[in-house]
Amino acid sequence: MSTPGRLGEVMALDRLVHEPARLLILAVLSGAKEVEFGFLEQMSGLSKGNLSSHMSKLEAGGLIEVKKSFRGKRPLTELCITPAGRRALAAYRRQLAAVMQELPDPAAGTKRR
Amino acid sequence: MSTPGRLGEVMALDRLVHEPARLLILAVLSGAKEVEFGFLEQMSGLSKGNLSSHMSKLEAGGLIEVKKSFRGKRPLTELCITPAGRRALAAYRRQLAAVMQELPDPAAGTKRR
DNA sequence: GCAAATTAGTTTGCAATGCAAACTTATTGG
DNA sequence: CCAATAAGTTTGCATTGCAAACTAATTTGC
Repeated sequence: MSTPGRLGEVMALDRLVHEPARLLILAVLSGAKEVEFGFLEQMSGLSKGNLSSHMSKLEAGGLIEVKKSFRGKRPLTELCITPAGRRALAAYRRQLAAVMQELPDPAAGTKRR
Repeated sequence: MSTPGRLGEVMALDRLVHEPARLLILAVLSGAKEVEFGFLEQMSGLSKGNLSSHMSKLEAGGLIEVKKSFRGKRPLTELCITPAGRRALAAYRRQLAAVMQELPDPAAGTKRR
């Protein structure tokens, strides 16, 4: 038999979304029309390097769109979530929610003992 | 500046728990006193190899306890979650719940409340 | 006016990870 | 006795995430 009930959903989680750094990026993007690279860098605490590479993966997966332009004479990178990105995030959220219902109540055992 | 509000919690997720296969294992263990290796294998759909290595990591991290014995003449491996394991799982659940509150409502756009 | 520092990122190098396949070691069936 | 099964463990490898190094343009200091 395969995995049981909703718990089994955990194995189907989208690894592209599941990575904490990328989940954070997607979450921030989902709440704004467009976000600047530098803003995300501050927001996330990620180094430019890590942010850049996670950004590239999300872009490669079609979950975000990256626009490069200039502000004055300096380069400016802006990110925005795509419809596919929103769907992926929503699906991820649903799966996690399903899993969490099966997880033990966080309050249980807290005041035991 | 650090990450904002509850969203930033995502970066503090316990990677040992965050891995889907291990989360599944912990979730199953949390609902039973003791679980046999073979049962988990069926339950999770993981190969014996993967299960074995995830098991070892959880054990190394002190989140589960592994007892080896014999049933009749065959080896029998049983797993059970430790108090630390329960705490880790509860903490993980809390952090995720906090993050999910900030995530966009999956129903948004589908139907207004 | 040109060397140094800053801005805005990308690329590289590496250690750690997850997964599948191969490998034990013991037991049972023909 | 030989093959097959059971119950796991170990190995090999391709992928990852992260930090550090690098690039390239711009602005500042002297």
